[in-house]
Amino acid sequence: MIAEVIIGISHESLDRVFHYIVPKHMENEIEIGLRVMIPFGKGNKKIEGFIIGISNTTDIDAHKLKEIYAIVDSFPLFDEHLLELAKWMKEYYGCRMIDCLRCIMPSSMKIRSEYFVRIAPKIDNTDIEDFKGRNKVEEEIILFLLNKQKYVLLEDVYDIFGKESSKYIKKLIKEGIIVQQEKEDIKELSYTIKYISINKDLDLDELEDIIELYQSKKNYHAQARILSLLMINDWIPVNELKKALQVSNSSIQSLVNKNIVQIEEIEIHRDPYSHMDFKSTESLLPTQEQKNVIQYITAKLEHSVGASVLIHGITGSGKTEVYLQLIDEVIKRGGQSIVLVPEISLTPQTVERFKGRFGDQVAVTHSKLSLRERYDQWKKAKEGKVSVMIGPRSAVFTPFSSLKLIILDEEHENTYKSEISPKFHARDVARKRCEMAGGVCVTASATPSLDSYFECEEGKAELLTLTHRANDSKLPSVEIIDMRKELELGNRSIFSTALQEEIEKNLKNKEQIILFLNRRGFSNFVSCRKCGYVLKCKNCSISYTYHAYNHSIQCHYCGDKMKVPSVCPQCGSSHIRYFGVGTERVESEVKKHFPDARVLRMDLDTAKGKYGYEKILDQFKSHKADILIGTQMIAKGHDFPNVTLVGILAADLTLHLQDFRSAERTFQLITQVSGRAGRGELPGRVLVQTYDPGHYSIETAKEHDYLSFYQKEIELRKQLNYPPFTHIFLILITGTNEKAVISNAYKLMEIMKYLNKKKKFELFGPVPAILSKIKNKYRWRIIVKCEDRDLLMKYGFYCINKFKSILNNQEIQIQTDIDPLMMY
DNA sequence: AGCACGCCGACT
DNA sequence: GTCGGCGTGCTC
Repeated sequence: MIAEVIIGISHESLDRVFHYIVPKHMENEIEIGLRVMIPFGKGNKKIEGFIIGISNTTDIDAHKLKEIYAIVDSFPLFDEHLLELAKWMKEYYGCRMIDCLRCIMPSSMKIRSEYFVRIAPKIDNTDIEDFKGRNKVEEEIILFLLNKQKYVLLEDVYDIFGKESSKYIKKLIKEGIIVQQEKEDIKELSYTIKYISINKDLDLDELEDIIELYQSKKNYHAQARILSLLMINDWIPVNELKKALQVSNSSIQSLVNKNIVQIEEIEIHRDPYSHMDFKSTESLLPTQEQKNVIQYITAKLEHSVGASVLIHGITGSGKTEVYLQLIDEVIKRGGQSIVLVPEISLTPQTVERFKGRFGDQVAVTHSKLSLRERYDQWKKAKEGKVSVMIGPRSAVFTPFSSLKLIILDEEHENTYKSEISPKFHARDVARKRCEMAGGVCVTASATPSLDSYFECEEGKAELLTLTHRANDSKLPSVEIIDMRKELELGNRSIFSTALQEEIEKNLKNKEQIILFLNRRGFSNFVSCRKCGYVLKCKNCSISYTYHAYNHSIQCHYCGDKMKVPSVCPQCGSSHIRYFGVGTERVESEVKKHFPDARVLRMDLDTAKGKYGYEKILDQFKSHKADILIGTQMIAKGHDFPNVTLVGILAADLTLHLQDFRSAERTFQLITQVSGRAGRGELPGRVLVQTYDPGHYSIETAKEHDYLSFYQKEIELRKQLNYPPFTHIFLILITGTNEKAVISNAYKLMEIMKYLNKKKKFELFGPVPAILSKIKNKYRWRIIVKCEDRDLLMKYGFYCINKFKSILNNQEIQIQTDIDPLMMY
């Protein structure tokens, strides 16, 4: 019997099937999705692999074949259906199979082999002289380990001497100066807790006698205390008992040996939300519009055809209620549903609504859960113990066996596209998965992405609309404020006169306010007044952002931090000033202008920690603050009924990025942020401050007119031949040597031009990426456009492979992104 | 990725 | 003449 195995190493040249002999004793156990340990390469190194097929024959020479060492887990990590999805992703995104497999299995599944090294015991300080005259790095490593005199984690050595030191370490191991030990750290998968309890055969009197006896004996006090505690509690986790009573293992063990207590291991599935109470909620009476949508999609569920539906529902139109009732229909039919949400809106409030309606039927994953917790949720889904999974994009791979519905909320969000390989878009994968499983894929947004809306026009998906707010509250009135005029009138503050007045009014009426600015920090660049020098991060091509709270400047890309220099590094003058505005600055301005207002700020800096932003949102929701200042984060589907005023401080920030989607993003942002106003009974007002009041994205957002925006924007995309009328293949060439990056980018372009004689493809570049340097790596990009996605991919990868075969340059790395959302 | 094989420079 | 540098090619 032969197993088809994918090797657990992500490398181009290993991106294919390897065949292994299944030993006789494994033949009954082997199946698709199992993880195995296999010998690989000349040294038969033990590595992990994944079974993706089983057969009886193979074309490979018999003498090359090796046997599988062992099966790692007691159950498969994926089934045939998800395997099919992974295969599709490999083709569709042009990435490696192993990366796709890692997507479809639980994220905790990775064997980490830990290596430890130490100086050979025979060597001591008297030998130091012998190592003089060696390679400098070797000498330093020897000295380092000589000082330690114990096993050190190899990773720690790399942290100090760099990964390049590995060749020296290997050499030293060969010479016997260093010895190495390997510890295979296979993650324990079944999570068990050891519980201790009193032997049921003993009756109470007997037990009391024993305790009394032990209390009187000199060395038995610990055992007596254990038994007293167990008298009150039926069973206690062993580690809690040890902590509570400060007793050692030996006292417990001796009680076990005497058969007075027993220890049982119980496998548990932890529920991260178990400590919370969820009020059960009844379904609301849907509006006529909601009813229509629900009925329409329910009819689709009946036919199980892999339909795709886009719901365009204005902010506050009660999309969540639609989801809840659809899920209810699916549960009634014995099916399962996945709800995808942008990570940021996975707050307890969201979870609450689902948990309240469906109780234990709901599982939730998100990045703040531990690997263990996420694994538990995965297992619950796998075993069919839940019917609904809520999570971010990775939840699209939830191993449900009778999946009927995937809902993608806020489908325009960029977080649905993965930034690492495979650079998949959860929308594409969700559609494909529904197509394969015969389920229905429902995407929804108040501001659908142009791509999705266009697909509806093309007939690839169906469009349903919700045009009324569920509680009949009105959409907020939006006013545009021309900041150029403010400047002419001598108002140099970050608040226009109108906004100041409105804030006053709201504070007086005890209604809440949201101020939105899409930039954190205090000011976004620091520069010298005298010579104009702008302080830039030395690793990235980004100007430093000034943070007032610790008087430092920070790079928002690599996180580099430093104190503000007192003199200009270029001309030595002391006229260093801060320009541009960030949320921190807004906060301090608000405090200056409205000293009595209670202010909260929510951005990456304040929303740190496990429940960082939830805390802030909770405080604001319970009206412990009057004004919430925030970035992107506050734009997502939160519901604050008492907010009646939203101020967008600089609507242009997203408008002038060098990206063809910047108008789309601006429209979405204004609409979404505006949607936070007037969700309760009181009407909402929105003030949009901008230096470009005539721009169509701002004007149409003012009128809440998605359709006009869409028509205008789609016309532009058509003229310029941008998506959705074409596909983009983006190539990013990176490396630490700037010259090598540039020259290789040009060489690649040469090849691409040469192979494009028929002019089927539009080629752009090479040019420096928008972020031309990140973490000391220079970045240049090439863009290829073509209407035919398949052809485009074939061409793109063919050119890259050709380039690599002619010029295999180790100094540069090539990354690709098909249908990118960001232009890099 | 990681390892062995193989071909050229500075040393005993 | 040899030790060891890293270029090249292969891994079921």
